[in-house]
Amino acid sequence: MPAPPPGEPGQGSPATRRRGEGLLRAIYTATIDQLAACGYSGLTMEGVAASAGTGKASLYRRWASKDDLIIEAVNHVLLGAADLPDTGSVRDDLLDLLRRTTEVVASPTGCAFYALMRGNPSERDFAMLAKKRLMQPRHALVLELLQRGVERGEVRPEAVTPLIGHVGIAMVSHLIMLNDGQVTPDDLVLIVDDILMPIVRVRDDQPSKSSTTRSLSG
Amino acid sequence: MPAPPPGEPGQGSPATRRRGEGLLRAIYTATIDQLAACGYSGLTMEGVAASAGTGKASLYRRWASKDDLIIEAVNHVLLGAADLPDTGSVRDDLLDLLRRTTEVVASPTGCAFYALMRGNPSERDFAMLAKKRLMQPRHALVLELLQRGVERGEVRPEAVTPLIGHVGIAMVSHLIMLNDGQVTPDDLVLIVDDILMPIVRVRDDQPSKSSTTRSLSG
DNA sequence: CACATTAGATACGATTGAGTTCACTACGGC
DNA sequence: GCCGTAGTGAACTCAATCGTATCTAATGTG
Repeated sequence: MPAPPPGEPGQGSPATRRRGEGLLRAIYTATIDQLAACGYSGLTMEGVAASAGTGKASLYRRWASKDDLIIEAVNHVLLGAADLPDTGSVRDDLLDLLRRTTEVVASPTGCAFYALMRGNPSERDFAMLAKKRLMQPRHALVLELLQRGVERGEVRPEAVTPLIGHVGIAMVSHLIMLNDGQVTPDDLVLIVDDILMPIVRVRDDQPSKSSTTRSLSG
Repeated sequence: MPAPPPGEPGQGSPATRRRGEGLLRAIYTATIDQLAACGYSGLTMEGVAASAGTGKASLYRRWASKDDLIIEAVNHVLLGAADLPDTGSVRDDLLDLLRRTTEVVASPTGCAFYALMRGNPSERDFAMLAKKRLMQPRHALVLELLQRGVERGEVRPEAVTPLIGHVGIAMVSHLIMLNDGQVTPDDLVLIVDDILMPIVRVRDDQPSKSSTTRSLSG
């Protein structure tokens, strides 16, 4: 139950109802929590209303359906900032970015977004929205970070690919799934040092063409 | 609706009901399909019965609850074979294994298992069971394959880690999620050649200690 | 063929949730 | 303080589902 906002100064009577923005925020949060807890199929208007500490009538006054509510909640819920780190080294940038990405992915909001992205084809619109808000900005940051590494001579130009841009977050979400929502700081260091850096960094044996990669493993 | 089995020879009257094993198989399949379609929360006994073309009474005759049914279905549903490929090169072994893993992960059964693994803490027992049947055998195969590559001099010994063993399947499941269930053969080749091989293969600049990895990226 | 068992269809009472309505009252602005 | 609006709680009808029970008939075995 959210704490009621303080009453007017000098009036001594605290307000007992939320109104407007405060209630909206509680409803969005409740929607995300329900999505994280039981996915799209399991989310009910009753559950959202109960979790938000309000009544169904307040939901239906604003949204005609569960779908409308979800779309708006996904659009408006707060996500962590998506900024490009600048530590001076690609390794440390990747680590910093991966930490921040992990915080978001491991949060209830992250869980809710993943639930939408993994839904079945009838839930495609939600999936696209979740990808647009959660995945695309962070993916773009990784590629930008790698490109900057290329310009610094730290990263192979051939490593700046959409696929390689997904490795970090793929590993994090996989570990979260396998380890009951837990990823340790050590895990992140290992992902960067043992997986990402071997892939992206300029090598001493670096030829300029990726076709040589195949003949080496031939 | 499953095709009815042929009638007795010479009798001309096809059977209209399944019995025993045939019905069990249909129920397991229906359970997995429902899990894949609407997750644990959304799965109903009515839905499973309808999908299996049977009645609820046949379900309740065998299982006291939805949970009991799910546990048994997860235990008994067929998964693709988990065999160690032997193509003569680590690269081709990884590709072969990744193809087979992808077939399973992208199937309705794979979807159902992932739905269970990503459920909330109250569904932990299901998650553990799904990990045990789907993830562990395939993870073990990757490590075994990498270890064999070490013995052949193709793979760095430091690359045979639990974390690196997860990279392939993490990437595949991530792409499936992002691309509406689709992963192309080209994607798999890129995962092997651009991600897995750079991580695992013996390098021309190969020192024997992994601590040098960090100072190179420092 | 006779018989025991199982499958399938249906109905039932209870519960949950969707969507709606209503009465009361809290709240903010004037 | 007055008034219009929004929030709250409860009740309502309808649909879906749960778990149970019953009946008919399909099926396999001796």
